[in-house]
Amino acid sequence: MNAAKDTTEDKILEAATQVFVQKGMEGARMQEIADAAGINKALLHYYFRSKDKLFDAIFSKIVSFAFPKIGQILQAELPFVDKVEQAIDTYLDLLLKHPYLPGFILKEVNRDPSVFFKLVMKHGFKLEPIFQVMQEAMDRGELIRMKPEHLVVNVVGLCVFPFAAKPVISFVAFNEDPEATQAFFEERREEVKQFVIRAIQPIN
Amino acid sequence: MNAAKDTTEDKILEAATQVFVQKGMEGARMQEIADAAGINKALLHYYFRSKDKLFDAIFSKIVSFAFPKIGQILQAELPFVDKVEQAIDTYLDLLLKHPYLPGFILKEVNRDPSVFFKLVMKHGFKLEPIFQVMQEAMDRGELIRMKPEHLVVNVVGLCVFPFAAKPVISFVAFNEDPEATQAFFEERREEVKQFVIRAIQPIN
DNA sequence: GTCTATAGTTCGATAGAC
DNA sequence: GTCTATCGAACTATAGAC
Repeated sequence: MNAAKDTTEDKILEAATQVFVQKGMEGARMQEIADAAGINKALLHYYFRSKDKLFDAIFSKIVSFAFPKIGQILQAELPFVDKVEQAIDTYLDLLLKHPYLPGFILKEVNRDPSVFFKLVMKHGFKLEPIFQVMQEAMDRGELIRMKPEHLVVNVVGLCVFPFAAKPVISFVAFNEDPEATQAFFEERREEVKQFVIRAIQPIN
Repeated sequence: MNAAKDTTEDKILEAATQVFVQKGMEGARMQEIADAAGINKALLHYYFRSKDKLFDAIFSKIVSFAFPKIGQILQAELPFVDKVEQAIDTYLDLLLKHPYLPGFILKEVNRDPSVFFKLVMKHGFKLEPIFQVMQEAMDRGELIRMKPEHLVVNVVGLCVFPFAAKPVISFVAFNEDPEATQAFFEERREEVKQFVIRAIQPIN
């Protein structure tokens, strides 16, 4: 996620990202970030005035990274089912590479929604184009009739939830075996696609 | 959730539950809990030796409340589809009454999984009986063939995820209109049931 | 059991030398 | 720009009177 140049500012951003994502805003310590960056606390405050400002910089970077424009996939000239498969693939790729993102983002959004809201407005994320693609697919009979909001929440939930609940799943279902857990998460790529497709395909 | 007797200990437990669930272990302040209980900080330490111990008491209560034995529903003599509907109904009832639980539990489980693990072992939650019911339904042809782990994760995710992501959904999809958001969450009872049933019913 | 007062720590932030 | 040293606020925990 980080193009790691060697300037001090970049080292700080990289270290802060790692610590904030793992511990959250409240759990992270400026000292730990300084250690991870190989510098001292005073220098953190020299580059970013406060812990809040440093966190905002990292959170902004992560949100714009994790909310990419799936819209583009959905605009392509493909059967709707194929678009859904591509969207799920794209998201699960990203999540398998960055499994901590769901837990981190959900935690911070519940702690202080306003920070997230400002970012959404700044970047102009909109659901309407996605809803419209779904509506057209329904009109063409490629998709069962349902509220687009529910379909989006269902698909995102099926992709994202297991990562947010990873410790629970690993312990309860796989006795904390890391390999079995990892295999399960990789299986979900096919599992989620097939589950969603069965749920949304009209019966001929 | 609390049988509110009037003893000081009960007032503490009630106040601590409210503050911990809303702010989390790291965000909660002993002073705030004391204020909410109408007492002072010293008395918190008199009843519970430390913030950690107080938190453990609350977390234990909440986990055993939120992980009820759905096993019983699944053991009943009903078609598998009906069992699934009942299980979803039961869980969404609980979540609609206690919408903060998913965010709280996910946050704390990611912060310190070991506390949760001890509780699971103490209460002896097991998935095997649920898996077995699913396996039998597959053998009878009432359920499409799939790994039981995925079905459980899918159903739980569809129920739980929207609550953990409520601020995001409310803002992005409903412009923070509380009534529209509430209506959406109530619709999910039927939505989730139909979505799951379509996804798991064998094609005749 | 309940209170006031305060000790003891942790941590974000800043002063000031180099 | 980078460091050491330290301040000051916030917070958990305890001492001791009633």
